[in-house]
Amino acid sequence: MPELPEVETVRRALAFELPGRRVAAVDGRSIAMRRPLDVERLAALATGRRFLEPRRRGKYLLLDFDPPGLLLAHLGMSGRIQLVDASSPLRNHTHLRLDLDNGRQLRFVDPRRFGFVDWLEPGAEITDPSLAVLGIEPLDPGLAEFLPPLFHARRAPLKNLLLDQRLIVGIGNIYAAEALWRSGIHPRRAGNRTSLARLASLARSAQEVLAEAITQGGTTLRDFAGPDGEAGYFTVKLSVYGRQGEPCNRCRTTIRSAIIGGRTTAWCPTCQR
DNA sequence: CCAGTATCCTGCAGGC
DNA sequence: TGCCTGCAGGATACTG
Repeated sequence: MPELPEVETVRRALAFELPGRRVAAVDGRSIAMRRPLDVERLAALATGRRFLEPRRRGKYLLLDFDPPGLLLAHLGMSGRIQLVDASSPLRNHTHLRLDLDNGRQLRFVDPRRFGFVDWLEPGAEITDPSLAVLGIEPLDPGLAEFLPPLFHARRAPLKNLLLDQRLIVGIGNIYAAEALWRSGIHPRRAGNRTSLARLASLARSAQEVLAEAITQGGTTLRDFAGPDGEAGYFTVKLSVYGRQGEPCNRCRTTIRSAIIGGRTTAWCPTCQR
Protein backbone atom coordinates (compact mmCIF):
# COMPACT_ATOMS: atom_id res chain seq x y z
CA MET A 1 0.00 0.00 0.00
CA PRO A 2 2.21 2.74 1.17
CA GLU A 3 4.74 4.64 -0.83
CA LEU A 4 6.67 7.63 0.48
CA PRO A 5 3.74 10.08 0.74
CA GLU A 6 1.64 7.63 2.74
CA VAL A 7 4.50 6.83 5.11
CA GLU A 8 5.29 10.53 5.49
CA THR A 9 1.64 11.23 6.28
CA VAL A 10 1.70 8.56 8.97
CA ARG A 11 4.93 10.02 10.35
CA ARG A 12 3.47 13.51 10.58
CA ALA A 13 0.35 12.24 12.23
CA LEU A 14 2.38 10.31 14.80
CA ALA A 15 4.51 13.40 15.40
CA PHE A 16 1.43 15.16 16.81
CA GLU A 17 0.92 12.70 19.57
CA LEU A 18 3.82 10.34 20.21
CA PRO A 19 6.71 12.53 21.38
CA GLY A 20 6.94 12.48 25.16
CA ARG A 21 4.58 9.53 25.59
CA ARG A 22 5.86 6.50 27.48
CA VAL A 23 5.35 2.87 26.41
CA ALA A 24 3.33 1.33 29.24
CA ALA A 25 3.00 -2.17 27.76
CA VAL A 26 3.51 -4.14 24.56
CA ASP A 27 1.27 -6.93 23.38
CA GLY A 28 0.66 -9.08 20.33
CA ARG A 29 1.46 -12.48 18.94
CA SER A 30 4.83 -13.46 17.52
CA ILE A 31 4.47 -14.51 13.90
CA ALA A 32 6.44 -14.79 10.68
CA MET A 33 6.72 -11.51 8.81
CA ARG A 34 9.38 -10.23 6.44
CA ARG A 35 11.41 -10.14 9.63
CA PRO A 36 10.07 -12.43 12.36
CA LEU A 37 7.92 -10.51 14.82
CA ASP A 38 9.17 -11.23 18.35
CA VAL A 39 6.69 -9.57 20.68
CA GLU A 40 8.45 -10.67 23.90
CA ARG A 41 11.67 -9.11 22.74
CA LEU A 42 10.02 -5.88 21.65
CA ALA A 43 8.18 -5.70 24.96
CA ALA A 44 11.37 -6.16 26.95
CA LEU A 45 13.17 -3.51 24.93
CA ALA A 46 10.52 -0.83 24.43
CA THR A 47 8.52 -0.87 27.65
CA GLY A 48 9.18 2.16 29.82
CA ARG A 49 10.86 4.24 27.12
CA ARG A 50 9.60 7.56 25.85
CA PHE A 51 8.95 8.36 22.22
CA LEU A 52 10.96 11.07 20.53
CA GLU A 53 10.16 12.70 17.19
CA PRO A 54 9.44 9.99 14.58
CA ARG A 55 11.56 9.89 11.44
CA ARG A 56 11.17 8.47 7.92
CA ARG A 57 13.73 7.08 5.49
CA GLY A 58 12.28 6.07 2.13
CA LYS A 59 9.28 3.90 2.95
CA TYR A 60 10.64 3.05 6.40
CA LEU A 61 9.34 4.57 9.61
CA LEU A 62 11.81 5.09 12.46
CA LEU A 63 10.34 5.52 15.90
CA ASP A 64 13.08 6.80 18.19
CA PHE A 65 13.05 6.45 21.96
CA ASP A 66 14.64 7.83 25.05
CA PRO A 67 16.58 6.01 26.44
CA PRO A 68 18.01 5.54 22.94
CA GLY A 69 16.83 2.74 20.68
CA LEU A 70 14.28 2.61 17.92
CA LEU A 71 11.47 0.70 16.34
CA LEU A 72 11.99 0.26 12.61
CA ALA A 73 8.77 -0.36 10.70
CA HIS A 74 7.95 -1.10 7.09
CA LEU A 75 4.36 -1.41 5.95
CA GLY A 76 4.94 -3.68 2.96
CA MET A 77 1.92 -3.86 0.67
CA SER A 78 -0.90 -4.05 3.17
CA GLY A 79 0.47 -2.60 6.39
CA ARG A 80 -1.27 0.10 8.41
CA ILE A 81 -0.43 1.95 11.57
CA GLN A 82 -3.21 3.03 13.87
CA LEU A 83 -3.12 5.36 16.83
CA VAL A 84 -6.38 4.81 18.68
CA ASP A 85 -7.92 4.53 22.13
CA ALA A 86 -6.80 1.29 23.76
CA SER A 87 -10.44 0.24 24.02
CA SER A 88 -11.23 0.63 20.34
CA PRO A 89 -12.17 -2.57 18.48
CA LEU A 90 -9.31 -4.62 17.08
CA ARG A 91 -8.95 -4.90 13.36
CA ASN A 92 -8.15 -8.28 11.94
CA HIS A 93 -4.41 -8.97 11.56
CA THR A 94 -3.37 -6.54 14.28
CA HIS A 95 0.01 -8.05 15.06
CA LEU A 96 1.43 -5.59 17.57
CA ARG A 97 -0.01 -3.16 20.13
CA LEU A 98 1.89 -0.60 22.17
CA ASP A 99 -0.03 0.85 25.10
CA LEU A 100 0.86 4.46 25.77
CA ASP A 101 0.72 6.20 29.14
CA ASN A 102 -2.32 8.25 28.09
CA GLY A 103 -4.78 5.45 27.30
CA ARG A 104 -3.97 5.45 23.63
CA GLN A 105 -2.60 2.53 21.67
CA LEU A 106 -0.25 2.34 18.70
CA ARG A 107 -1.15 -0.61 16.47
CA PHE A 108 0.56 -2.36 13.62
CA VAL A 109 -1.85 -4.10 11.24
CA ASP A 110 -0.70 -6.08 8.21
CA PRO A 111 -2.80 -8.84 6.60
CA ARG A 112 -0.25 -9.91 4.02
CA ARG A 113 2.71 -9.69 6.40
CA PHE A 114 5.12 -8.31 3.83
CA GLY A 115 5.96 -5.60 6.33
CA PHE A 116 7.79 -5.82 9.65
CA VAL A 117 8.60 -4.14 12.93
CA ASP A 118 12.07 -4.59 14.40
CA TRP A 119 14.12 -3.13 17.23
CA LEU A 120 17.37 -1.35 16.45
CA GLU A 121 19.94 -0.46 19.06
CA PRO A 122 21.54 2.98 18.79
CA GLY A 123 23.97 2.96 15.89
CA ALA A 124 22.50 -0.15 14.27
CA GLU A 125 20.84 2.11 11.72
CA ILE A 126 24.13 2.30 9.85
CA THR A 127 24.49 -1.45 9.45
CA ASP A 128 20.88 -2.54 9.16
CA PRO A 129 20.66 -4.58 5.94
CA SER A 130 17.52 -2.79 4.75
CA LEU A 131 18.57 0.76 5.62
CA ALA A 132 22.23 0.51 4.63
CA VAL A 133 21.52 0.00 0.93
CA LEU A 134 18.99 2.79 0.47
CA GLY A 135 19.47 5.39 -2.24
CA ILE A 136 18.75 9.10 -2.42
CA GLU A 137 15.68 10.73 -0.87
CA PRO A 138 13.51 12.06 -3.69
CA LEU A 139 12.61 15.27 -1.86
CA ASP A 140 16.30 16.19 -1.63
CA PRO A 141 16.69 19.53 -3.44
CA GLY A 142 19.66 18.08 -5.31
CA LEU A 143 17.69 15.24 -6.88
CA ALA A 144 17.60 16.67 -10.41
CA GLU A 145 21.39 16.88 -10.21
CA PHE A 146 22.16 13.46 -8.70
CA LEU A 147 19.62 11.25 -10.41
CA PRO A 148 20.42 11.74 -14.14
CA PRO A 149 24.00 10.34 -14.05
CA LEU A 150 22.81 7.47 -11.85
CA PHE A 151 20.05 6.41 -14.25
CA HIS A 152 22.11 7.18 -17.33
CA ALA A 153 24.59 4.45 -16.33
CA ARG A 154 21.89 1.76 -16.46
CA ARG A 155 20.24 0.05 -19.36
CA ALA A 156 17.17 -1.22 -17.48
CA PRO A 157 13.80 0.44 -18.21
CA LEU A 158 13.24 3.68 -16.30
CA LYS A 159 10.21 2.12 -14.64
CA ASN A 160 12.46 -0.51 -13.05
CA LEU A 161 15.04 2.08 -12.04
CA LEU A 162 12.44 4.25 -10.32
CA LEU A 163 11.32 1.26 -8.26
CA ASP A 164 14.88 0.34 -7.27
CA GLN A 165 15.25 1.54 -3.68
CA ARG A 166 19.04 1.28 -3.92
CA LEU A 167 19.00 4.16 -6.41
CA ILE A 168 16.12 6.34 -5.24
CA VAL A 169 13.86 5.60 -2.27
CA GLY A 170 10.17 6.00 -1.64
CA ILE A 171 8.80 5.58 -5.12
CA GLY A 172 6.48 2.63 -5.72
CA ASN A 173 4.31 1.39 -8.55
CA ILE A 174 1.82 4.27 -8.45
CA TYR A 175 4.19 7.22 -8.31
CA ALA A 176 6.65 5.66 -10.78
CA ALA A 177 3.87 5.55 -13.38
CA GLU A 178 2.69 9.05 -12.51
CA ALA A 179 6.18 10.58 -12.66
CA LEU A 180 6.84 9.03 -16.07
CA TRP A 181 3.55 10.35 -17.41
CA ARG A 182 4.24 13.85 -16.14
CA SER A 183 7.60 13.99 -17.82
CA GLY A 184 6.30 12.40 -21.03
CA ILE A 185 8.68 9.44 -20.95
CA HIS A 186 7.85 5.87 -21.90
CA PRO A 187 8.20 3.51 -18.91
CA ARG A 188 10.20 1.01 -20.99
CA ARG A 189 12.77 3.55 -22.17
CA ALA A 190 16.23 2.44 -21.04
CA GLY A 191 18.18 4.65 -18.64
CA ASN A 192 21.20 4.82 -20.93
CA ARG A 193 19.01 5.81 -23.86
CA THR A 194 17.50 8.80 -22.09
CA SER A 195 19.13 12.22 -22.28
CA LEU A 196 20.39 13.77 -19.07
CA ALA A 197 17.95 16.63 -19.66
CA ARG A 198 14.98 14.26 -19.80
CA LEU A 199 16.25 12.44 -16.72
CA ALA A 200 16.39 15.76 -14.90
CA SER A 201 12.81 16.39 -15.98
CA LEU A 202 11.85 12.95 -14.67
CA ALA A 203 13.49 13.76 -11.34
CA ARG A 204 11.51 17.00 -11.07
CA SER A 205 8.28 15.21 -11.98
CA ALA A 206 8.87 12.59 -9.32
CA GLN A 207 9.58 15.29 -6.79
CA GLU A 208 6.41 17.18 -7.74
CA VAL A 209 4.04 14.24 -7.64
CA LEU A 210 5.36 13.05 -4.27
CA ALA A 211 5.18 16.54 -2.79
CA GLU A 212 1.61 17.01 -4.01
CA ALA A 213 0.58 13.65 -2.60
CA ILE A 214 2.04 14.60 0.78
CA THR A 215 0.10 17.86 0.68
CA GLN A 216 -3.09 15.92 -0.02
CA GLY A 217 -2.26 13.54 2.82
CA GLY A 218 -1.79 16.48 5.11
CA THR A 219 -5.43 17.35 4.68
CA THR A 220 -6.34 13.95 6.14
CA LEU A 221 -4.16 14.42 9.20
CA ARG A 222 -6.98 15.65 11.35
CA ASP A 223 -8.82 12.42 10.61
CA PHE A 224 -5.96 10.53 12.12
CA ALA A 225 -7.19 11.27 15.60
CA GLY A 226 -10.73 10.38 14.60
CA PRO A 227 -12.69 7.27 15.56
CA ASP A 228 -10.76 4.89 13.33
CA GLY A 229 -7.44 6.50 14.02
CA GLU A 230 -5.98 5.66 10.65
CA ALA A 231 -4.05 7.89 8.39
CA GLY A 232 -6.39 8.18 5.46
CA TYR A 233 -5.22 6.60 2.28
CA PHE A 234 -6.01 9.76 0.49
CA THR A 235 -7.14 9.97 -3.06
CA VAL A 236 -4.55 11.70 -5.12
CA LYS A 237 -5.70 12.56 -8.58
CA LEU A 238 -3.99 9.86 -10.61
CA SER A 239 -3.32 10.48 -14.29
CA VAL A 240 -2.32 6.99 -15.46
CA TYR A 241 -2.08 4.51 -12.63
CA GLY A 242 -5.07 2.17 -12.83
CA ARG A 243 -6.52 4.16 -15.73
CA GLN A 244 -5.79 1.70 -18.57
CA GLY A 245 -8.65 1.78 -21.07
CA GLU A 246 -9.54 5.36 -20.10
CA PRO A 247 -8.59 8.50 -22.03
CA CYS A 248 -5.36 10.34 -21.28
CA ASN A 249 -6.04 13.60 -19.43
CA ARG A 250 -3.64 15.41 -21.73
CA CYS A 251 -4.41 14.03 -25.22
CA ARG A 252 -7.43 11.71 -24.85
CA THR A 253 -5.51 8.72 -26.25
CA THR A 254 -6.55 5.48 -24.55
CA ILE A 255 -4.18 4.63 -21.69
CA ARG A 256 -2.65 1.20 -22.09
CA SER A 257 -0.85 -1.12 -19.72
CA ALA A 258 1.62 -4.00 -19.66
CA ILE A 259 3.86 -5.73 -17.16
CA ILE A 260 7.10 -3.79 -16.81
CA GLY A 261 9.55 -4.58 -14.05
CA GLY A 262 7.25 -7.34 -12.90
CA ARG A 263 4.44 -4.92 -12.13
CA THR A 264 1.45 -3.68 -14.05
CA THR A 265 2.39 -0.36 -15.61
CA ALA A 266 0.06 2.10 -17.33
CA TRP A 267 1.12 4.80 -19.79
CA CYS A 268 -0.13 7.00 -22.58
CA PRO A 269 1.24 5.75 -25.92
CA THR A 270 0.97 9.25 -27.42
CA CYS A 271 2.35 11.46 -24.64
CA GLN A 272 5.07 9.11 -23.46
CA ARG A 273 7.99 8.36 -25.74
C1' DC B 1 28.06 -5.95 -11.28
C1' DC B 2 23.63 -6.07 -13.76
C1' DA B 3 18.97 -7.58 -15.26
C1' DG B 4 15.14 -10.41 -14.77
C1' DT B 5 12.16 -13.81 -12.27
C1' DA B 6 10.13 -16.24 -8.31
C1' DT B 7 8.43 -15.85 -3.84
C1' DC B 8 6.57 -14.62 0.69
C1' DC B 9 0.91 -13.77 2.38
C1' DT B 10 -4.16 -12.53 2.65
C1' DG B 11 -8.18 -10.22 0.68
C1' DC B 12 -11.04 -9.07 -2.84
C1' DA B 13 -13.23 -8.48 -7.42
C1' DG B 14 -14.84 -10.75 -11.33
C1' DG B 15 -16.18 -14.78 -14.10
C1' DC B 16 -18.69 -18.95 -14.21
C1' DT C 1 -24.75 -18.72 -3.40
C1' DG C 2 -20.16 -20.68 -3.83
C1' DC C 3 -15.74 -21.71 -6.15
C1' DC C 4 -11.90 -20.49 -8.82
C1' DT C 5 -8.50 -17.29 -10.81
C1' DG C 6 -5.79 -13.39 -10.95
C1' DC C 7 -4.28 -9.38 -9.08
C1' DA C 8 -2.85 -6.02 -5.35
C1' DG C 9 0.56 0.58 -3.31
C1' DG C 10 7.06 -4.28 -1.73
C1' DA C 11 11.52 -6.22 -1.01
C1' DT C 12 14.78 -9.71 -1.66
C1' DA C 13 16.95 -14.34 -2.85
C1' DC C 14 18.18 -16.41 -6.59
C1' DT C 15 19.47 -17.33 -11.58
C1' DG C 16 21.96 -16.47 -15.84
